[in-house]
Amino acid sequence: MTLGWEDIRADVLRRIRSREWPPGGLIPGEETLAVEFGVARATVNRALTALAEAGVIERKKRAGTRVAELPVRRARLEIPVIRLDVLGRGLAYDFKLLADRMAPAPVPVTARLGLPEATPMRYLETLHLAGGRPFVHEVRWLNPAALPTPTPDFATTSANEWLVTHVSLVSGDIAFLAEAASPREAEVLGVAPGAALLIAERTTHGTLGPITFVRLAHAPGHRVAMTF
Amino acid sequence: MTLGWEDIRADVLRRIRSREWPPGGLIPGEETLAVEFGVARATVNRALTALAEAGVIERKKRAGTRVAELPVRRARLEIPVIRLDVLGRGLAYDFKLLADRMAPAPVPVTARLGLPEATPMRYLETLHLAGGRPFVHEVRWLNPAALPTPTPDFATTSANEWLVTHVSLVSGDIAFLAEAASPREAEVLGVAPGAALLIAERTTHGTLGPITFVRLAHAPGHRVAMTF
DNA sequence: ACAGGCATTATGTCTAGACATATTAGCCAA
DNA sequence: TTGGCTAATATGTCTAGACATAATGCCTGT
Repeated sequence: MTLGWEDIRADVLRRIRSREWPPGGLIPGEETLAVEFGVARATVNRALTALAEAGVIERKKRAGTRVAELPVRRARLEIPVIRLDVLGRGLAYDFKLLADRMAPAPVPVTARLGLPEATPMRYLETLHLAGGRPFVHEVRWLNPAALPTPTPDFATTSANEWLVTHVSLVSGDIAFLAEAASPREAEVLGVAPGAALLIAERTTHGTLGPITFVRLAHAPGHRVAMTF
Repeated sequence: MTLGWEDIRADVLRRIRSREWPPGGLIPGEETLAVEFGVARATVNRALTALAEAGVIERKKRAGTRVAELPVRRARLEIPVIRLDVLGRGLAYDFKLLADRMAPAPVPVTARLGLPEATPMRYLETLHLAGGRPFVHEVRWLNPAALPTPTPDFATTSANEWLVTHVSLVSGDIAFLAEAASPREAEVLGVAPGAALLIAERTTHGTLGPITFVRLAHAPGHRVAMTF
């Protein structure tokens, strides 16, 4: 019965939960634990590294390892490709490209991307359909300067899917908020104006600079679910 | 100039982005890469393990490592403790306990937690305040059977903070959605009935069974932000 | 043609030892 | 007291080699 790193992780976690090692307290060093468990230090290191990534402990060289004061609960969201999201619900997917033109980007967009005001950007407006019914209304501003050429015809390939496979996405952020449906959104999604919509706003940056700003307005009833 | 595992990870990622190794394609085995980079196989393994965790590649024993078809973008949400969230915005935090009683839980709650219908649970209703203004309206159902005794006085300690430090939280899920404010929510949050509210619903399970169901109704304008 | 079993192979994990690096505590001098 | 240097120390990473495990695909017998 030899222990693996997952056993070590489980046992350390158990001792933390049981308050044998209280929040904020130091836990024994890797060498000590290695002897205690009868494994190599590298194995203990693997276990503690995993716990640190999970936010349960905090590790610093020389200072040792201590139990996190308020164990931050992290949830992971796998940002779905809308087409696969729809197909995963057992519905037929389709989309309509409502607009595709160059236009000076409005201030909220340029500000978030860190671009000069009124930078000319490519404006894409798309309605995603699930089973023939409106699913998500997407408004996207693309920075042509940060894209490899040539860009494809977004009437056949969705911009999102082309981006994830062709552009080096380095970092970004996503925010969820609730807003009353604007007249335009109400019309396109087929809901009453003022209906509560779940909005996702996403900005993405790549190696060549800011890439895109997307605003997704979801049809009523949509839930974004994450597990932890 | 000896290479570390992060260098290997970066170079492998570069080759994937450049389509030298296309989506769905097999990449060379660890042994091969180790020779090519002039490092030990364990170092290559460390790099590839990290890329697999990030969703860029998929690894299977015997079958080898292949580039993910659609690189899933994962965002991490650090679920905030409301008090710290408020303080982090530079506002004074306070809360009012609006209700604390035992009651048979409604069906949507018991169903989500996997408990029998109308299980008696502890019902807590809390209004969180930021700078004196309503911030979040919290409705919580607690399963007393899954809690260590004694439970503290939730009028002084927030249930959320007591739970994260005293209960073995094993797993859970969180969902975001948008809903029109109910009359009760409108009254408590001081907004117009029907206003669009961002709702977070969370269920948590522990070693002793289902623990809690929480519904958070955020004041208008609230954003839940995540980075990736 | 087909099912079952087995050898092959790539990844997963572990060991023991080594060196690298960050950080702290203590010491000494201004 | 304060500032800065230094030595000690815990974690971070790497190596070379070994065995474990899970799939694959071939091989064989029916």
